[in-house]
Amino acid sequence: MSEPNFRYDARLANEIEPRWQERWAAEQTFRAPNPAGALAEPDHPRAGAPKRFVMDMFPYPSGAGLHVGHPLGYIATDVYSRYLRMAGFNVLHPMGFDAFGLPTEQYAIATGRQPAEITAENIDRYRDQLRRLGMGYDARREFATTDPDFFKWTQWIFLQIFNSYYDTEADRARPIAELVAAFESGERETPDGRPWAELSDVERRRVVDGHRLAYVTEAPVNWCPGLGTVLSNEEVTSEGRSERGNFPVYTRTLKQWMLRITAYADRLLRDLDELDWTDSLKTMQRNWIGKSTGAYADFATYAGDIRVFTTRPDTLFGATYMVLAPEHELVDALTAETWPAEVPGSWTGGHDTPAGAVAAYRAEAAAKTDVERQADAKVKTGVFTGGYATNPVNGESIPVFIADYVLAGYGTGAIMAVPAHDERDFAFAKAFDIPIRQVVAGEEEWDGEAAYTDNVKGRCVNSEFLDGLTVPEAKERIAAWLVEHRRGEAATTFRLRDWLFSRQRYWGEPFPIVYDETGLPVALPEDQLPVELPEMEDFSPKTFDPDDADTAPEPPLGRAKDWVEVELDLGEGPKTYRREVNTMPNWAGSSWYELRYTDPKSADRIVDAGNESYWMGPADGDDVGGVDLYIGGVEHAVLHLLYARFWQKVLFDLGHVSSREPFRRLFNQGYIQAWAYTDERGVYVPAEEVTEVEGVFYYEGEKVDREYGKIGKSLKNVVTPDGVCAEYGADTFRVYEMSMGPLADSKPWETRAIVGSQRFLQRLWRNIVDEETGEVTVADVPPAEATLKELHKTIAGVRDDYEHLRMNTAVAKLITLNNHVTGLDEVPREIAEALVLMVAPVAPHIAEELWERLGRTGGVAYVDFPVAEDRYLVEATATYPVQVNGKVRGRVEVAADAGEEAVREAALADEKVAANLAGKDVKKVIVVPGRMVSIVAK
RNA sequence: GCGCGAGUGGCGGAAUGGCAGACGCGCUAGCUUGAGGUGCUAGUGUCCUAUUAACGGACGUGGGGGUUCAAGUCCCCCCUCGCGCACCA
Repeated sequence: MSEPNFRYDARLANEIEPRWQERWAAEQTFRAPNPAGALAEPDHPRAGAPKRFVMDMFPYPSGAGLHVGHPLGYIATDVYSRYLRMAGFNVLHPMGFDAFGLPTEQYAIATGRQPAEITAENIDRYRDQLRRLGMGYDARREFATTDPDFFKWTQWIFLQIFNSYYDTEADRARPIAELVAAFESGERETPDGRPWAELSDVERRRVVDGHRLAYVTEAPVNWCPGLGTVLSNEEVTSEGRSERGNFPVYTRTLKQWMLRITAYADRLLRDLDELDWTDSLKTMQRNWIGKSTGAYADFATYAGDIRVFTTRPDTLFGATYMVLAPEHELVDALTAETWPAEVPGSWTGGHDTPAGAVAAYRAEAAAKTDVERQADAKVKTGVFTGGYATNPVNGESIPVFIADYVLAGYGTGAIMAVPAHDERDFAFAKAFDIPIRQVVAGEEEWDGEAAYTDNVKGRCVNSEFLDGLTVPEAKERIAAWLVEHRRGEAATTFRLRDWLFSRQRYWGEPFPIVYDETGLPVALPEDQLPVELPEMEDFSPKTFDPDDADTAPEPPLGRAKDWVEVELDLGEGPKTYRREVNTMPNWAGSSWYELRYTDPKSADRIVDAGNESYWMGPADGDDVGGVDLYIGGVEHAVLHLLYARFWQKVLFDLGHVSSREPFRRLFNQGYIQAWAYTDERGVYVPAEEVTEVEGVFYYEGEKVDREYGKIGKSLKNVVTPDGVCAEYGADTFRVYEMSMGPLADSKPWETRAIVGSQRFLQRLWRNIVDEETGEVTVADVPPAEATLKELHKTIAGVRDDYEHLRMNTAVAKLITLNNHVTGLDEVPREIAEALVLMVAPVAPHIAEELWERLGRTGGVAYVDFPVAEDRYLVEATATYPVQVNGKVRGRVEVAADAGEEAVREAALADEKVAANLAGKDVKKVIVVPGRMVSIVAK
């Protein structure tokens, strides 16, 4: 026997859904009107309405397409956006593609095709998949970071950064022309004190270039021979390997573009407080920025001053030795010719001369991988250089060591060691028999078993003029002393480094920079943007043996001779210039794309000011502004979000945007993971074909083991949204993903559970449409009081849930109401319509279809979301559970407006309660109005 | 090691300090059906009592303690898992 013709099943869903998707596209249903420009539309139903800007972290369109884990956040923002639109807001809900990048380039190399071609294909695939899921995007605002119209502005922003410097007085970026003017007028002194006019052209340019927020420098960088490119610190794992590809990474000094993000370190830290982000995310950013306050202090040696950074300048009198990083520049000069008399054996490493010991230790340290270093972290190693330094506060001569527990890249690469009050120094001093001198005392006597690191309760001792001061007082006092004696100053350091901005790749944004005969960079004028990539047959970067550190990057663009050499008139008449052959890193486009959504068609400005401030501007004086809701994965907690915040602040300083922050509110969705199965060899088998019999899993008759992990090809557990849509429909998929649990949680995909969501929609359909005839069966009758109460309770709850992104409980409430309706003899139209509207954000296709079948025209997208009426939310009577000594022993029903006394009487009079109280003394009766009664009896 | 988050039925999960387990999956029984599936109805934390059934009772939110008339929720200690950072001076 066949199914009823009009039953809501996969066949019907797949007939309905594309039809509505076509209509939404044709009518541009989800276009959001701008206040100004090409996308302005004063007659739009939401023109001038309060706005909400809701967006996802846009995807990188890979060749593999989407799996069911990807759209979780997309569906959530779509549901939220659709709800807000029905609730009266003008909602900007866009989507785009982050399309430059390594995987496409590598795939292109492997297949001998052009990256642009592959990118276009992948984007088409992604767009189709998203459309099939019923996403309500404003398609007019879609772009890819690879579009010349888009990267023109990425390059433009680079020029803004290049043409700016950081004014530390004003604490903001300013145009570089203002710096030049300051030099010209003499308001600002040149580095060597000569008048500006006496500097040569090249000298002036070097001075100015040294202040730019984008600058070229010889810097130690992370060189990855296996990838053929350099990487930013953020792209290197703590094991010292590349995040992508897991190749070894080496430190090499190379000429590279850097962006001066460190100038913004304090503001990036400070403004975190104003953001509606999770604490864990803020903590990750704070850790990354890594602010420490303390002081620099200079220790004199015969090789020159050694400057150290310390967060505990109050312990300066307790310094009993110093340590330099093995790579520190003064090590060679400081290393003595011979060991001093009576040097302990442990200090020499068994070598005859300090030079021998230092060389051996350096070789040993260099040979260690970072993993080994970490493993050895507890055992302190090092050797004595034979040199001594003078403690500035007391003139004491202390030995100088090199040890790998001091890192070259942090602070000054040198420390004063205070073993009494620093755990690491303590361990080192114990290992090398170095004196330990207490200079801070707590209330109890120090046992000397471990470093005393309390920096709040302690007071200084054995510290001459600091004695008796608290730690904070001493820090202040010593900083003043150091300044007075020209031996240092208070200082703040950051772990954050400048952003390494160049990559030796093909598939990225070219720099809008050329070099003239001096070898110095020259910015291209804006009217020459965009600088497009040359077409190249062979664009593969030169990669090397991953383990060969003695190699250097060779950017593929360097081979495009015709492109590199270019004749231009940049104001000095036609001249030949060489183009910059590096490209920008992946992160460039995603560092500002949210701005472009607000005004994607703007041709002569990055965005129109009115459009930008309407969608992203601060709500009031203190507000940092930004996107109202941004959803994406935690994996971007540091990189992308820090870079985007940095660019936003530069553009803010230069007056191009009105908000200080790009993302006012940010939410990390969890991951959808899935079961994977391995056979007895440990090889993954296709998860789809595994069957379960009484808790045991089989593949082709053989027992297999189950494990839990990320969805992906390697675990052979990919489920695609296309497949789920074909089998159940997009609405069912959306409902299922939203009802799996809280958005922030990670959860397992369970294909067999989808049917529950299907049944819900099917029952909804059946409540309105006859499955056999397709007739609408709702009745034009007033709903019963009980049904109205159920309805309005649901409305209130669902609204609240949608607003707080609790789609899972919203769906549960809708199911409950629907199940209530299922039990009615006839379904009142009023109830049916409200139900359809409330379901619309999460299951938009079926809602549109039912809405139309109910005789309504114009679609549901802009229909007012139902509003709960208070009169249905109050009950005439209230049922109070009655507890006796903490256990519910009965319940009483009283009038809702009954006074506490009446409730109390009723509770005590209840048969079961009375039975329980028999033989007991009632000590206390607590009536919680509207909640319950609690009786204490003995 | 430090920091953050989380532990609730067979499973995913729900619960402004106020009736733990909403909703869904699965499972059980029945109806529908040629069979299977779909669909529909009812039941489903554990244990005890009881047995014709009901009613009733005890226990129960990782473990232990505490605050409270009342704790999954608040406080302290411990265990486990996940994530982040990891010699940052």
